[in-house]
Amino acid sequence: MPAALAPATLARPAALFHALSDETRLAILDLLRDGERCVCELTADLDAAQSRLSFHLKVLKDAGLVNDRREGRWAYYRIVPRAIDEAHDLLIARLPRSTAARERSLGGVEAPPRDFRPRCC
Amino acid sequence: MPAALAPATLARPAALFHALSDETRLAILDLLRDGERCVCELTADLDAAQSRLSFHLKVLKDAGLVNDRREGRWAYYRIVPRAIDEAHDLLIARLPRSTAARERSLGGVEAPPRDFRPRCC
DNA sequence: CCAATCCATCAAGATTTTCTGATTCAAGGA
DNA sequence: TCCTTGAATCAGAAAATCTTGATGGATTGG
Repeated sequence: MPAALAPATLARPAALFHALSDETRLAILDLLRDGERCVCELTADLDAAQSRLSFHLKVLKDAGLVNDRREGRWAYYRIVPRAIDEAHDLLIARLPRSTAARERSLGGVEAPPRDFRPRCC
Repeated sequence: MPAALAPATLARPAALFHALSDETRLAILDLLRDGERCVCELTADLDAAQSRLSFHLKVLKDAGLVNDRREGRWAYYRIVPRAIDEAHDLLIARLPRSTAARERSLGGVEAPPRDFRPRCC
């Protein structure tokens, strides 16, 4: 078994962070922090083409970061806080494992020299 | 002044989340959780081309997520926990503002109907 | 029914990312 | 000095992403 984690384990975090990696999508989320908004409100507030917003809203929705609700002609989008929580957990899982490792990484002081030979070569 | 946040405010979070949005880079971070590694160790563990890893390490480094340290011919990389903390804070800032909004977004039950007319149109 | 509005989706093009295979440089070891 | 090794960087190709403008479906009001 390789030391690297199975790709399947990383697909979800990668997808979630990807959805958060675009300024337009972050701007959408910022608007949705105050509650749900329909697409036409978002296009007005962000001064963006409607098809552009639909595209980004789909990315956010596919990642589970937002929900939508139809009401007549309008589609209202809102944040799914559980998805933010999930991203939060995935972030914590990226922190160094041990306190020792954390201190070594944090210190402005150079890390104490290990064996000169790296393990691989 | 537009309702949307200034792009400058979103550039940093977008860049940080972008660095986290790739499976190879997440795999690198997972390996670094146990402490620093040189590039040759990473290429061995991930079975990836050296230039590919250098590319992704540069993305991580530019985002501030990792540090590097030269020792002889080797370059050792390690996680910068403060950057993870920063990403954490940026995530929290994406949660709905009010508890009311959060409950509305969370509930499996349909949100109570607002005024039928959206604000924009 | 007809016209207008909201929205998703599509196609095409532009832009950005990513990968691969050199190339180059620096540091040691013989 | 010569050779080997670890790693960054470059160029080009491939892949993914984003934007724009057009189209069409669904809903509503007249």
